[in-house]
Amino acid sequence: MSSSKLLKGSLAIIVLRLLEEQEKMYGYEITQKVKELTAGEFKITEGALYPTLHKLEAEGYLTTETQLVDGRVRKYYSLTKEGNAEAKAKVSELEEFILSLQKVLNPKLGTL
Amino acid sequence: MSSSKLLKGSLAIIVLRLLEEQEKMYGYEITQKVKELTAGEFKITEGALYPTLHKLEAEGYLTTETQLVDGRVRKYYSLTKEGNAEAKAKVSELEEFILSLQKVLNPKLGTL
DNA sequence: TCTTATACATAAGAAAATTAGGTATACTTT
DNA sequence: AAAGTATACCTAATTTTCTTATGTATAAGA
Repeated sequence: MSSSKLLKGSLAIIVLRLLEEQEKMYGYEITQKVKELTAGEFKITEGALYPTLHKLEAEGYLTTETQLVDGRVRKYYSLTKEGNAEAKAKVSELEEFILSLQKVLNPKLGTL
Repeated sequence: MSSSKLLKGSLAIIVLRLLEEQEKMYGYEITQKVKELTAGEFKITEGALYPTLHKLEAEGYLTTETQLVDGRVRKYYSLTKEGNAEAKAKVSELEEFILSLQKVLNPKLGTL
């Protein structure tokens, strides 16, 4: 992921989150969706995305289904049952993390 | 940093941010301050903190000053002029990053 | 005396990214 | 027709940043 090498484990969480919204997505589609949602601020690099997808699949959170569309291969990913649970868990973990981070970045605001 | 291995380059930014608020801080103090601000959610590990401080110093963003307090050595860090600029830059970069991230995590909210 | 807190530090390893490369098809532009 | 861009997958080397483990040392509390 681009946008100046911030976050670490957030790419996997982003993938899980997108697949919560949309039943099936393929790799390239994910890169485009993220670019669109962030108005070009996040550019998911393939070197980061594909290993992440493979890892999530190996962990049992995603299943794949290959289709041939317009002469090109597409590998669609979907959440498994465990993937669904993992998505919920990881997303709220990240949201809590962001809240804590904001407490450090803006201590004046306190618990707000 | 603990709290489930999220963020990547955020530790350096946290350090810079804290030193914007407080003129001088030493390593151990930083770990305690972060723990306090996040109600124990972030635990800065020494293995992450000290190399980060040394790197920021090597990059010219921090200067040090050693004091002996109660028979123990303390190494105080302060922002240089460049460190001050870097702090501002990195903090807003991180804030923008968080905004983008939230757009992905919660696409329904749009630009809000 | 032993444990905890304070205070610094480094080194080995793991995790996750970047960068760079590779293959291949379809569409658009020159 | 050729060349470039978009689509679509993939891996490998390297870098960055973290965790975990370890080491040194003093002060305070049980």
